[in-house]
Amino acid sequence: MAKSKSLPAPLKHLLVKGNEQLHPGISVDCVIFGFHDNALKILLLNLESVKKWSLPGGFVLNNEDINDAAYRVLNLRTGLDNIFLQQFHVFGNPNRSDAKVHHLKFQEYGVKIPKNNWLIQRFITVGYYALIDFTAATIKADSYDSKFAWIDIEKVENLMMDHDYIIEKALQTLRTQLAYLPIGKNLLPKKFTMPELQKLYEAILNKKLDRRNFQRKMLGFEILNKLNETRKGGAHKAPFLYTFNDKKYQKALKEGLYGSW
Amino acid sequence: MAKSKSLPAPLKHLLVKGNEQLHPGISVDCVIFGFHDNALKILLLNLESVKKWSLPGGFVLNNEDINDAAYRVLNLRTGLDNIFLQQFHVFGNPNRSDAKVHHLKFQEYGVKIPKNNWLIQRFITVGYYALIDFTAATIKADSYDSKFAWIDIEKVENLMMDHDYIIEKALQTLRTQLAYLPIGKNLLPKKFTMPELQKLYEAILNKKLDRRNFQRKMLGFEILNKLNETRKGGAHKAPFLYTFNDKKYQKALKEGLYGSW
DNA sequence: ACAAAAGTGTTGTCGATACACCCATGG
DNA sequence: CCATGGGTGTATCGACAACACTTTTGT
Repeated sequence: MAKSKSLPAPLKHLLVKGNEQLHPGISVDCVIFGFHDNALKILLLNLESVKKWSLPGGFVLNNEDINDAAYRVLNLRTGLDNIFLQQFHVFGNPNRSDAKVHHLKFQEYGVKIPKNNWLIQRFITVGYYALIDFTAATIKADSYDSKFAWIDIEKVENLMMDHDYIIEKALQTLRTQLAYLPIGKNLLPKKFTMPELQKLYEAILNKKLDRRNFQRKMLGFEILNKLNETRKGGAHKAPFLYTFNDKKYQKALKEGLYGSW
Repeated sequence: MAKSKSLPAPLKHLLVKGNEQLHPGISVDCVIFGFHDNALKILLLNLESVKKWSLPGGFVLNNEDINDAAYRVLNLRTGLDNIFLQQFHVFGNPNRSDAKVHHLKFQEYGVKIPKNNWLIQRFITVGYYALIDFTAATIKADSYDSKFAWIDIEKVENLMMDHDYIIEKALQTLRTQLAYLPIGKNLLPKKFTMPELQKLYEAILNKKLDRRNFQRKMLGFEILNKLNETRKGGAHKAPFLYTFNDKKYQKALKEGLYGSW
């Protein structure tokens, strides 16, 4: 096989220094949700060498909190800060890792990964999910993957390794949390209308909701500020704009939207 | 320092073979809840060398699913099978590990752990919680710890490393899940009375509940079989006995007790 | 007979649902 | 001026909390 290109530094580094600088056998994967065209989407990267889509993920630095590692991945990919990011499950099936992914990648450069190399061991991964503003993010791919895309939640399929399953679990968690956590702050622009917020909920739940009851319920949570502006543009009454009340939103994130028992 | 005792085989094995046979840098810790004397208790082990209580935990075998590892720990300690066991959080603070724990333990045998040994690296741990029948369990300690105890949830404090925090998180999760998952099957004997079940809920929530409303709500879930027997013994009307309806209980575990949105 | 605690019933409140009606906007 | 969709109001239902009354058991 001909060496078409020379191995990029980050890849080489991963291979020879990963062992020293990264926590062994553990990774993080981020399910990054965005909202656009009234549809819930997920940020995916394309590994050309494997011809499959995958979740943005990464490794944990030796002296780094695992939550910070996930945050670093999120920030690296989207450029965004101050984002709701939550751990939701650990994926620890011994067969979930697929060394072929790495072998194929390095083969592109004519490099063979040494047997027993750190990278091709079994990895246990921790799943995180984030909700971000589609429009605010500037997505970056890197040396491992070259393309990215926002893929409609309905159309996600045939991902790398167990990433389909990871997304399924993330969605489940998101839907459950929707019932008791405030959602929307990072998914929507600063100002938004009630119908826009409702569309978001409908996309997440994959279900139509009653317009009037939705509004009442939402207002009942008391996490919104109603503005004295409206969004004109449609052939209909202009809806009011809202922002989230940051203080109350944060409080609700901590304490939940109801008191329960 | 005098060598008082010789190093037990399992400890030696851990030191010299752990590297090969266990997944690096990751562990599991189990918060095992039991119910006795109307109080919720947690199974703790005592590390004499450190003079602190700690959660039962363990490592992940090379070819073992991480959930199975947790299950193995649970089974090893309690002898129980078929127990509800759930992952609830990953603890990945880089400073959570405390090599001193291991150093002190091996010092008992006059053994010094080699620098860079597998065991004294940083560990990320996955927290699991389980609910078991206090009376059915036969607790075993092992070569690392010598004593165990069921400690009342109110009195748990000053544990090893971040184990206080792990328990706090476990309790939080348990309380939340109580609202939408059936609980009790493993914590109570096969047959139980409604007041007994209520006491369990009260212990978990740390809160008095109304006897009559509790019964109605519980029966409404339709996961109980009412038996034609009563439990005599008190100077009062004998309460009926119930068992859980296994089929419906399992179904509720999967689907939750309500439909939500 | 009496205390203690279980079983059963009733009522009021509140939130969720399902609608009816009115209002602004653009074409 | 009318279609479209947003804003507001209201009736009904069911879940839940609070509390009254009856029943059974041991002493």
